[in-house]
Amino acid sequence: MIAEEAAVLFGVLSNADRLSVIRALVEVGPDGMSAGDIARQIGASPSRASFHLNALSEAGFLTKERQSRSQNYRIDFNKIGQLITFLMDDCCKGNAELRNCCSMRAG
Amino acid sequence: MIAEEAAVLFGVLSNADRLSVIRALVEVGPDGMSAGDIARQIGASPSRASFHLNALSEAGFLTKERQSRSQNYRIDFNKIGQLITFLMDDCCKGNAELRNCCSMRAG
DNA sequence: TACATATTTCAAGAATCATTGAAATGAAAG
DNA sequence: CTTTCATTTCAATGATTCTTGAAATATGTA
Repeated sequence: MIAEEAAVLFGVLSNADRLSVIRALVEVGPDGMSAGDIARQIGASPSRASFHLNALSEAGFLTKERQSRSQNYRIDFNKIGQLITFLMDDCCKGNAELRNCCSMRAG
Repeated sequence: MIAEEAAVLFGVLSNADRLSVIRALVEVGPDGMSAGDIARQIGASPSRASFHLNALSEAGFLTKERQSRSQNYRIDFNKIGQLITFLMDDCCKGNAELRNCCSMRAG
């Protein structure tokens, strides 16, 4: 991943509402959650939630699928993994101190 | 780390100039680099570089120390480590797919 | 078709962030 | 103490992002 792309992804994560969305979708697991339920859970209006859900799924952190009247959003761990890899390998060249912080603890 | 704090740190990383600074300081190693050399290396004016260096060191990604007429900046891996931990553990609850992406490869 | 539910889109305004170049500050040398 | 070098600060401007509420779209039901 190039730095410019990583910068955009970090920008998407630089918002507490959006981190709350990610957290909520991680907790609910693979079934995912509707836009409305997400909005209620993070305490945001429908349009505000939609704005942030759009940013997250455009960036590839979420997938969405229509289910009847609702949109069902699910977490996709891939982009987060790519970002962590960027930080560790590209940005910090595999620095040992950094590898220790996230390796196999409680595995 | 709480989500609001992580959001601020992601905001600091959401800029290509600042990622270039981090990269340059990782490459130069523990000796660090002066503000002027950093500015030249990333292709930014002194005031622009100073603006970004300030954001990075305020956030804790860098340390600085005056050396004669120059300011010497060094990378501090700690905050990046905390951020990765936030992503892995707090945000994503230690998801296995995510742990694999950054554990012990090429260690 | 009419109506209700779920979500997105849009425009306006507020807030935040980045860039520029000039001026100010700090530190060393003549 | 003046000059030079290195960096930061500042004000102005431009650009981007966020929020709000209303309107529009999409889907399902009577």
